[in-house]
Amino acid sequence: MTAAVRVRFAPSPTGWLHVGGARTAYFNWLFARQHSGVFVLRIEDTDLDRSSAESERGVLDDLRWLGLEWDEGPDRGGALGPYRQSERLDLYRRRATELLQRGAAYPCFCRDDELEERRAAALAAGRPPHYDGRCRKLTDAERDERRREGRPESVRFAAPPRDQVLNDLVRGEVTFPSGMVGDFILLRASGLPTYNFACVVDDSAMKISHVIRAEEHLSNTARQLMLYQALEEPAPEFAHVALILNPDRTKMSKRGGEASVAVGDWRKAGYLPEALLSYLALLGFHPGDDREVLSREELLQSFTLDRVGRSGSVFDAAKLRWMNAHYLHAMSGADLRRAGAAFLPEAAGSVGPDHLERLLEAVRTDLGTLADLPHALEPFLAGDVRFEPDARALIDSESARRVCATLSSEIGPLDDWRAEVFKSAVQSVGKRLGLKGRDLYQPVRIALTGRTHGPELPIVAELLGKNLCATRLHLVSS
RNA sequence: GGCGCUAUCGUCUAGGGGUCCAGGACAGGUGGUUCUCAGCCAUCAGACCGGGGUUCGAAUCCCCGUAGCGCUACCA
Repeated sequence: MTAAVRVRFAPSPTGWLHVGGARTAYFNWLFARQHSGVFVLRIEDTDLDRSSAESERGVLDDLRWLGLEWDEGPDRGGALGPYRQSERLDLYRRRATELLQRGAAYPCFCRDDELEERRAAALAAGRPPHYDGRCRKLTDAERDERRREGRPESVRFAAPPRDQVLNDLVRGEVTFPSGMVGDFILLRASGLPTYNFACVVDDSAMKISHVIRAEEHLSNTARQLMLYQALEEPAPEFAHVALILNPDRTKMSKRGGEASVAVGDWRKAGYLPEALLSYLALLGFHPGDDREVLSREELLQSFTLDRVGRSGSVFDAAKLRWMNAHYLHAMSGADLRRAGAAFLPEAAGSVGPDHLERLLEAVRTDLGTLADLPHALEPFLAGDVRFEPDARALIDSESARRVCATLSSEIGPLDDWRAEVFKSAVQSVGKRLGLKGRDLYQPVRIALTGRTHGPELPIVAELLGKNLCATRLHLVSS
């Protein structure tokens, strides 16, 4: 039988959740759910300077907002915790000691400035800027001497001269020639582990079966493979997903792109979590048919790692917006009211929930994001209406006055109108006034909405029936 | 510099030797929806990085270039 599937998402809390991270988390989540596996959330906070509790909260918040629940994590525990690397320091120390005793690692006493200098020299001489290994062959006496000198002491891995072959689930067989990696640090002088070491120790301690992560870690995998061997632990399967790119095709970051990299920014801008996730999933994954939008349920059906692309993808904010609008346009009034609660204008509170929901359904096709709500709703809520210049001019026109005056006088009997009835009524008004086409409809639209465009006719008819637009019409016709 | 990964319309991508004078989506153009914006519908335009092979036949396989990116940290 195949071993239990356990995957993890391992963000470092050094900022907010990146859209690339969100996609990685989503792929992991999908994979876990598909295989009835466990989705672990692990916080990689070994870089004390850059990590913060606030960032961790932010990342967790964003993940929750996206609806990517994890089964084990810092906030909910689990059998193989703790799930914060800063709380697992003993474990790293223990594993490092093991390696030290076995001769697979050695203490290193080189100082930062010395390393920097030698690295620069190596580069200048056209050699790989790897550690030169000078502390590797130190005798015990020499080590003690350096300790007496008070030099910083770190633990360095003695990289074996062996090729590493990775069978990546998305990229296929990848070979890393020996000599590509130098002896790298396992434990810093501060006692804190470095990424590659902590990652391997944790992934094996947490019994991770599949590591699904971004491609930037592909080369790191060579180091990690060595570590698994040295630690005598089985290596998990790996799947490296291509990066999300700026328009200039560099790795997506704050600099270099106009689109935001932070999930929280999209949230604040009125994007729906399901829209963001749908967009992100199809950035790199293709279902194999012509579907262009896949819900979480559909993805659960069709997602597979072998249909994840190998080349990077440029993040296209326009398409995300389209995706968001696509979801918005299909939402029920009730769902819109819930999702858009934070964006609703104050005046929406005075309308009553049922009515508000109908209004929301009426204007939903006007929405690109939830942030468009106030503007879309404005004409239907009490208060001043600001007419756009074009609208103003039309309202002031003679034909507008005539149409509106006539319609306004007929508001009473409009009670049960539906769309078709409304249309024919407007037409009959037009006929009576000798107006048609643009001359007729433009004034009507503007009268009803205060803008040069408005909601769908059906709801307008309903609203007219409720006299909701009476004031507006009156305002215009008087 | 070294190593690795990648390379189809502006963007996301389909394509895994012939069914491809390359399909879909976003963005763009045009038209329709009794006017306009949005929406919706229709429609147009738009690509196989270059060069060599292999093959009767290559976007698809191989090699070499080139380009981009990633890693090469006591960042992750």
